[in-house]
Amino acid sequence: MPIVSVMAEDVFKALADPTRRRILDELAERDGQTLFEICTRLVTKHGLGLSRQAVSQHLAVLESAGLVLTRRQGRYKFHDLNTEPLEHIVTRWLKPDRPESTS
Amino acid sequence: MPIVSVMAEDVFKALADPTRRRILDELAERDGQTLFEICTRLVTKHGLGLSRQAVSQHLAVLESAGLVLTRRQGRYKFHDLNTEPLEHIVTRWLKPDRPESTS
DNA sequence: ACAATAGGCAAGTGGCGACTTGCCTATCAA
DNA sequence: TTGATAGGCAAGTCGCCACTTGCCTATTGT
Repeated sequence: MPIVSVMAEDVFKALADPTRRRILDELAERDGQTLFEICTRLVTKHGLGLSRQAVSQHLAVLESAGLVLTRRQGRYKFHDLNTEPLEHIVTRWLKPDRPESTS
Repeated sequence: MPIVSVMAEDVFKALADPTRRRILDELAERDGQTLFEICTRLVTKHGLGLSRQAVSQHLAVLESAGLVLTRRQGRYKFHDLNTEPLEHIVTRWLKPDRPESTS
């Protein structure tokens, strides 16, 4: 398990929003994008009309859920997808043993 | 795929609520429970204070998401867990091929 | 230094979702 | 038939969440 134990609550809430899932799709397709890159790609490719701050807040939610890792470099902040939290949340109901109810 | 194609949107939204995840835990532990059984178990075992209608509405959300299947028998309505929708939603980011963005 | 770029912070707004309340229908036992 | 049990329907309340708006800091190029 990771050092900062991310609650399953945060992961599920992060995945609840369709825009955040789009962002994960974008990062799955191309890792290491900046905020502005993600922003323009969401608008052009997916036709979503949202501001830069909206995407920034979505990224903050994804980061606190452990689904996105960030690395600063100068004035740029690159975002990487981290699928590790995804592998634990669903197996909770798929395998019949240990109903330990994490959240 | 199921006949009534359940949107991934519904599955994610259904999983966003902690009470609904508790209900899935309950059904994973014992299938075929009625509304009142689930209600009393949530109150006694998990200490949740919620009304019968609240649980009923949660079950409706889970059912429309395809995560819970129901069968009527007289005045009873039994609820069964269906993990089938869970197996598709996460693999969307786990495997790198086909970023077809279902929702 | 100055402007442009990349990003952050914080208050405010609107809408949706969780929950309650009240009443209604249906099935079963006496 | 009467009462009890199991569940459904609909309106209303309240809080949270997504999004905007405005302003601020930091880094880079000229």
